Amino acid sequence: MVASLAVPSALRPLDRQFYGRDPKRVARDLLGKVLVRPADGGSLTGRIVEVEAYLGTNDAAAHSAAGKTLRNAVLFGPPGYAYIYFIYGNHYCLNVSCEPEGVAGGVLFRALEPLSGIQEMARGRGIKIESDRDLPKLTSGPGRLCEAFCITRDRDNGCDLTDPKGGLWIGEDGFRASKIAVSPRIGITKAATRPLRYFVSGNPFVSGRKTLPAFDTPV
DNA sequence: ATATCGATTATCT
DNA sequence: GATAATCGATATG
Repeated sequence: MVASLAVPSALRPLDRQFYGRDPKRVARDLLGKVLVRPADGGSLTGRIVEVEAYLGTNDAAAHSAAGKTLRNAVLFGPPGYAYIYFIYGNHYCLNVSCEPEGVAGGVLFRALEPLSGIQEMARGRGIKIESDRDLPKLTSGPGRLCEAFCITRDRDNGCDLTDPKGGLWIGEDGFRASKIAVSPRIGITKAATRPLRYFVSGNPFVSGRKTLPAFDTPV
C-alpha cells in the first residue's frame, strides 16, 4: 500500500491567502493536501497527487485567456472558489480560483489518492473494486475524480473551498508531499509545451505518465 | 504498451 | 458549425 494512504486526522482548511497567489505556486503547494466531500456516514477524502496550473493571462490554454465570460467568471473572482466546467459532452473538471480578485488564474485537479469513502466513490463511478489495483480507476483523471466525488457544475460551481462547513473543501493534515515532478500539461493543443503540470513522481494514482521521461545521457 | 476513435453537449465564432 | 483542460473501448505490436 502507498505510504500516504492514511486516514487524515485533524484536517484544517487552507485559508484564502493560500489561493490568492500565482497558480504555479498554488499548484505546487496543493500536492499532498486533501480534498473533502462531507457526506452522511463519513466524508469522502482524497490526497491531491496531480494538478495543473492555468495562468489567467499569457496562457493560451487557459479558459480565461480570451477574457471574462459567464462560464469562466469564477476564475476572475476572489481566490479559493471552485470553477467547474463540462467538457467533451461527458465530464466535469474541478479547478480552484487563484490570484487576487480581478486577476484570472486557476489550478486543475487531475488526480487524487483515495483516503476514505472508497465505497461511495466506487458507487459514484459505477465500478466495482476487486483489488487494490482497481483503486486508481476511482480518482486518476480530472473527469474520474469529479465523478467519484459527485462534483457537478450545478451543485458545486462557485463553492467556497476554504469553508469546512461547505459542501466541498480542501484541508491539510501536516503531510508533506515529496518527489514532486513537473511536466507539460495533458490534453491541450495551445501552449502545449509549458511545464505547468505538477505531480508526485511514481505515485500510482497519477494519471498518464507517472514519472518524468528519461533522457539520453550526453556524450 | 501505445494508438486510434466514438460518445455527447456547453460554449464560443 | 467547430471545438474541447476526457474516458473507455477496441485494435495492433
